[in-house]
This record gives sequence, structure tokens and C-alpha cells, in this order.
Amino acid sequence: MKKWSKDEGNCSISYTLSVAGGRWKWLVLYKLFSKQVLRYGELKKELPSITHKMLSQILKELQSDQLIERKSYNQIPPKVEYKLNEKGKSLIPILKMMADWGKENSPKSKENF
Amino acid sequence: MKKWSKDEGNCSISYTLSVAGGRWKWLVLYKLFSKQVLRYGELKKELPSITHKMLSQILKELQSDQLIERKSYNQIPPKVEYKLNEKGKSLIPILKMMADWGKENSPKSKENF
DNA sequence: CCGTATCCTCAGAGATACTG
DNA sequence: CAGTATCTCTGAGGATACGG
Repeated sequence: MKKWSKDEGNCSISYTLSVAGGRWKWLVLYKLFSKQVLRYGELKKELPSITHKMLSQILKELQSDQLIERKSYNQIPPKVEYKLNEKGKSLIPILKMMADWGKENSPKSKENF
Repeated sequence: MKKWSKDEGNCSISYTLSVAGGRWKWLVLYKLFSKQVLRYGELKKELPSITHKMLSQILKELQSDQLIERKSYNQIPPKVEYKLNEKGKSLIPILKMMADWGKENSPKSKENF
């Protein structure tokens, strides 16, 4: 199977996973949600262990699935900004819940506050 | 990197993704949520393209992360049931939202019904 | 600065067979 | 029925270099 099946188990959650699943997408979406708008390099800094190739690939996929918007300024040196568009913003409640759940359940978080 | 970093981007969503991320876990959790309780074989039937090996591996991980409960009946032939435990149930709102979002946004869903 | 192209590795996933 | 044990292999992901 190349891509995640969009209807594995004949189940509506599958489409969601097909566009936002994988190792990085939720994380990228979450960063774009919490920072509102980020340049390519800033995003890269936020995610230390993502590689150049992965990040640009992820961003391209998120664009083609209509979750984010890319704004390119025609200048030297180049400047490109990414942000959630409407469809992407509709994922925010999920992102928030995932973050809250992580805060609640992460072993170490119990101590930190 | 072997496992998903639990704090990539220093972000609470990472823990959530570390226990429920990957290709199958959300799907398995969703099945256990919607069917309440499932035997191993039933789960396998629900997810046609998961392999034997993957399913048992996923189930083991979900157990060790305390999301699901395994109940084994000592009989021949064996019978084993899986269901969400408390921690797993706390993910239900997220699962629901993912399913709803999928229903709303899946391209084909517009036509089919 | 923001990407793309290329090459390569390794772990995730498949197939199959075996066991309690 | 519900798993483990191997062995294999593919493709996602990493490293690096180049291009606009």
C-alpha cells in the first residue's frame, strides 16, 4: 500500500488520517496554529529533527490537501510564509484537544507545574 | 530516531502523538470505541489491510501505554477481548472529532449520500 | 533564504510458518 | 483462536549537494 488507505475499515476517521496522519503533519499544523504564521526557516527551527526534505514535502502535501496557505514574497533573499487556511483552521479543535490530552497524560507533566 | 520523539518541538502534542501516532493506532482505538469491545479476530476483520504481526504489535503497545485493556478467557480455543480503559476513553472526544471532520471534508462524502 | 535532486540506509511492514 | 518467530524487502525518511 503506497498511501494510507482513505477508507481502511470503511471509516470516516480514515480520511482525516490520510490528510493529517503520518509522523509530522499534526505537529506542523499545531505549530502553524500556535504561532499563526511562520516562515519556512522558523518552522524548521521549531522542529529540530525534521529534515529539510521532509519539511518541504510535508508542506507541499498540506498545501495540496488545502490545509495551509503559502505566501511567497518576491524578493531576494526569498521570504515565504505559511499559515492555516479555512480548512486547516477547522482542525484546530482537534489540535487543541491533542495538546490538552498530552499535557494531562504526559508522565513528566505532572511535576512541571 | 527509533521512536517518535516525545517532545519534538517542545510541545505537548508530541506526547499524544507518541502514544497514538503512527499508521494504525487511531484507527484501532476508533474501532474499539465504536464497537465497545472486540476480539482479536474481529478487530482483524475490521481492518482488512493490517497484518497479523502489525495488529498484535499495535495492541501490545497500546496496552503498555495504558490505553486499552486485554481480557483473556482461559479456554480452548482461546478468546481474548480488547476494550478501551479509562485513559483510552479520554481520547474519545478526539476520535469523535476526527471522524466528524473526516465526514465533513472527505471529497466523496459529498456525493454518496 | 527557500527550496529540489540524488543517492542511500534502515526500520516498518509483509509473508509465512509455527505454537499453546 | 490468538498470538510469536523469522526472514525478507520496500519505500519513507535522512544526508548532502546544487539551484533560483
